Amino acid sequence: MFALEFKTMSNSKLYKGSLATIILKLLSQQDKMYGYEITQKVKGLTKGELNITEGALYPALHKLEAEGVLEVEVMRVDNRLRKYYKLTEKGEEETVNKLAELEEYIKNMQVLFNPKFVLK
Amino acid sequence: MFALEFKTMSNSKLYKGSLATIILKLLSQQDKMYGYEITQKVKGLTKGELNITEGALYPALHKLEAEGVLEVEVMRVDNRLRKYYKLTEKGEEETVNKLAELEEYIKNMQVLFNPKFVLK
DNA sequence: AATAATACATAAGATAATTATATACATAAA
DNA sequence: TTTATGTATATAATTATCTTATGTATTATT
Repeated sequence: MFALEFKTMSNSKLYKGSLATIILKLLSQQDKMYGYEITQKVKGLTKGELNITEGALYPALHKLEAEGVLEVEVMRVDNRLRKYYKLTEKGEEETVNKLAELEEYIKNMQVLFNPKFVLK
Repeated sequence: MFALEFKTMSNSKLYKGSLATIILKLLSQQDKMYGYEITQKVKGLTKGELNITEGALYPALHKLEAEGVLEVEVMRVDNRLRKYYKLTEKGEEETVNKLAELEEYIKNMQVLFNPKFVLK
């Protein structure tokens, strides 16, 4: 009767810089992945709370590739195109940096938000 | 002899959306603060690791004021201008939202980065 | 007298998201 | 069989938020 739309709310916003870090981390534990696979993986792990949009993902992948952080291997599966991305050597170093940065950020947020917390 | 420059590295970048959250949180535990005071507080707590730039801070404060989240009280101290900001009622609600958002974000990052971690 | 610290402000530029739109093939449902 | 959904990539337009640079003005320090 009434066509109600139940949009899955939530969809917490990405914080700046997070996306590249997420991509690198996933690729550091999975050898190679393609774009769509990454969106599904993130969606699955966060129970739908975090949805990577294509408008963010593909430009990010292209940029990381241009920087020499990722390398791409194009494949045709079921007559459909797939671009598998994997970390280069430089990408592995970059992953370490990005993870350290994120950790530092979270630590800083903790001291700011938890008065008892002390930076170490 | 040689004039070496020791720039304090670090200065971890702000993640998008963090600044408003930081401002609100600080004001929720301090009643009222002025801009410069906020920058010094953040710098102090994070031991210089996080530096809020004025170019980010003042526009953010003005925006929060325009949204009715903060209210301002101008004072003159030592013949110098000071603008004290404090949370409005709406601002207190907004603080709760922002903090929940941040917590959700961190939780999502944990499931993504720590395979053992489970969303709850 | 010059520099640093305090205190505000804004403009220009960079970056990285969102939203919207597009193509194309495969599969499931009406 | 046509339509909608899922798989898979891409880009343009817009918005948001940051950095960097610059500016004003007073007070404190060297």
